[in-house]
Amino acid sequence: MQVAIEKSSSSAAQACAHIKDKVMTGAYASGMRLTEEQLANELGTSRTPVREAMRQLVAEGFLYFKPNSGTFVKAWTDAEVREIFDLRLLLESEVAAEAAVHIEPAQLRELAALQGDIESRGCDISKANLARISVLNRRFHALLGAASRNTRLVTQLANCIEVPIVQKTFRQYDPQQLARSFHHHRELLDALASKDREWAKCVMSCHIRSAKFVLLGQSNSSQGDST
Amino acid sequence: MQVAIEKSSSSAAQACAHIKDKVMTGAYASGMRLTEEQLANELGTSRTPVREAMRQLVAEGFLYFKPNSGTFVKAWTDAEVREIFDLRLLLESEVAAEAAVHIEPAQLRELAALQGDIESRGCDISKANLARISVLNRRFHALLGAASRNTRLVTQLANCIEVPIVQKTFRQYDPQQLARSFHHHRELLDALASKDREWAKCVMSCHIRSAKFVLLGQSNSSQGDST
DNA sequence: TCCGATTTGAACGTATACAATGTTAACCGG
DNA sequence: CCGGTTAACATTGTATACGTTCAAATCGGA
Repeated sequence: MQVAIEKSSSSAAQACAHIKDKVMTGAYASGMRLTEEQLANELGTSRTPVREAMRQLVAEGFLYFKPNSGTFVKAWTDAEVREIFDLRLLLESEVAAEAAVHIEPAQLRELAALQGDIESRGCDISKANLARISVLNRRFHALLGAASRNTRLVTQLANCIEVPIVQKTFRQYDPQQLARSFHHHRELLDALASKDREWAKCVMSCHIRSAKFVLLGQSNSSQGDST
Repeated sequence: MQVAIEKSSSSAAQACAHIKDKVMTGAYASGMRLTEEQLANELGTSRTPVREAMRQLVAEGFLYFKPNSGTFVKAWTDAEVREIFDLRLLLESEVAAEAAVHIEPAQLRELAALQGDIESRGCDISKANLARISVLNRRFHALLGAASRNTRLVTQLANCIEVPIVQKTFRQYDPQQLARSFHHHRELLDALASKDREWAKCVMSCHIRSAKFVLLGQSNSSQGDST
């Protein structure tokens, strides 16, 4: 969960970032076994900091750990992905709602500017542009979190969306879905501007359900609906 | 977060349990500095497993860690406690709602039996009875989580309620508030039996808001209301 | 040929030693 | 007497060595 940590740039922190990156980009395949010694060699350190990094990433949900056996890259079942999206739905809708109540004009302007950037290349779904948008999009949601003024809520939410699966969403967008994403963000800006809690919540709910649909297709309704 | 861990009874796991217990019971005061060597002596092990346990507990939110400086028992501000309750409200209401949809007759009977146990000594607010109820109450909510059939949701919820603060709630109950708690549980059972998603959600919402009121008093409405 | 016990090795779990860093307190200069 | 600098100490950060456990491969017997 990485709450209340202030890691600077120790070997352990570097190892942590390294592994996380490799998992995110898919260099370490899902389910792959990671040995401490192998990573230690790769990073030019001893096993100790690597071990610490691995335990950290286990706690964050990136890796799976089996005592006396090994650490593996977490493999996600469809059911788990659905659960993650359900959770994200619950949390991020609330973030949007809180943001609507607490957002300040400056933050709203910043969000609008950011959205301008995001849309600057239109519905270009080239790999490069999607990667660019992915970064900006994360920033958009991060700003929204800041505006909500609920640290803990945002932290918990981060546990869901920092997971590899979610990052892959954009790669699967077609122009129409990308346009819908833009539309959602724009509508959210209006909802925030009018400080309409419920509107913001609904827009965000749609936004995430839509993303879930793209990733999981029709098998969308895992369980009951929420919110 | 402790997702996907299967620690058996290694030194590190023992250290983890030891520290957690000491923090829960208040033996390690809030804000107190914990040194690795001191704990290692206390447990009769080396620093290595202690260090691992500490990092684990930092991830779970029990401890606060400052690089190259030390690890401290996490101190909670009122604002943070409010945030935790807001989050618990969001998550546990959803758990109740999901449980209403998915619960099976056997689980419902088990819950009812458990509630019978909880109430067996009536509204006796002696320390011993409150401690007993506290344990059974946790079991009640755990069963509810199992019935919800959403592992991830339950895991995230555990991050909130496993925190020391929440465990102190019962100590502050008076007979009337205890009776209300019983009433909530009973009403929840009926809501679950009738598979009424919204009813279950509302009851749980009330249940937690009530607990929050006991712990924080009038300064209840931290931010907007949720759900 | 197949099953199971044994063996062997690779990886984790823990202990200990040393290096690096932050903190604290003493000392010096103003 | 006070503030700043420095040096010593305490504590964390990392490396390495050894013990332990699990898993897979091999060998023997049915």
